[in-house]
Amino acid sequence: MFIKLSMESKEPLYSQLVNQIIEGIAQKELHPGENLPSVRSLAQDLGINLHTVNKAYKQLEQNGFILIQRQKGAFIHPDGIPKANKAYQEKLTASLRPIIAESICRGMDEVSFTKKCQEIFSSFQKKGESSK
Amino acid sequence: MFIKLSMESKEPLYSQLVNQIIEGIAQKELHPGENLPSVRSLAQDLGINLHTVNKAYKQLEQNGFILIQRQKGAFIHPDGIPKANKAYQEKLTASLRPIIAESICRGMDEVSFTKKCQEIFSSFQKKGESSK
DNA sequence: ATAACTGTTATATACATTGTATAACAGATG
DNA sequence: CATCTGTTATACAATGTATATAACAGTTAT
Repeated sequence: MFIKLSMESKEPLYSQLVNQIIEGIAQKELHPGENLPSVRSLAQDLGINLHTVNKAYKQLEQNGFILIQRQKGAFIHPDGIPKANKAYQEKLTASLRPIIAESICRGMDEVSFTKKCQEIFSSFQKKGESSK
Repeated sequence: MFIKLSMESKEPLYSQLVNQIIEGIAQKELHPGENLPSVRSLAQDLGINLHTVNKAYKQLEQNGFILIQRQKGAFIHPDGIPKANKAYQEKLTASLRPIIAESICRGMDEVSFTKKCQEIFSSFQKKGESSK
């Protein structure tokens, strides 16, 4: 598995897990329908409690990233991740606002900020994903 | 004062305070050298505890946004906010990565993401701040 | 001087979040 | 039948958030 947790980070373990799985999907290392490790095995691999993994899975399920079936385990959502809707757009704006505010305070302009975003976007396209 | 706190939000009160003051600086409603309310008066205005305000002020001071003088109170940093340095760039990348990852999962591309950022940037330029 | 105002420090308390530890349950699969 | 799923239920400890009081130490205004 490609997941690495930091015990020193201020970010909660379950949240690190959520983000790394989302990043895995964005990287296309995880594909729709693909099976995820069971809560117990992933917990053991990472050396953490199964409830912590379960909490992360629950949150991923709630947001449509994965599908959990009672006795089969968890899968990346076979139908793909729900597309950006209005509610998500608002959540996105709310999370970007304070970040952009601080950037402005520190003298960054739209250009350099946009450039940084593009760098990060690029880092998620490892494979040859040429636009058609 | 322009600060409005939400008691229902999951974001901690001190964090809401920090972000709104940063946004106030970005909006240029708060200018370098300008005096902020005392911890006690702001706490009373907002109906919260003075320690909560103090915690926000401390965090703002730590990040160079304000200056606290022992018996005079708090001011927006007279020398301006410290410009984006390498450490900040890394912090910025770390905070943008999970946001952008989710955007990609939800089918947003660089163009629409950039557009959203520009919208937010624009919302911080209320006054006639034409670039020279 | 005195009173009123600063931030600061110190306790104490209450509550929620995070994370762990165990245990048991219920359904599916081998 | 044993084993593997997720699920649920407790209990516990540590930490973070927020409040409530109180006192201290300097500054400023009266």
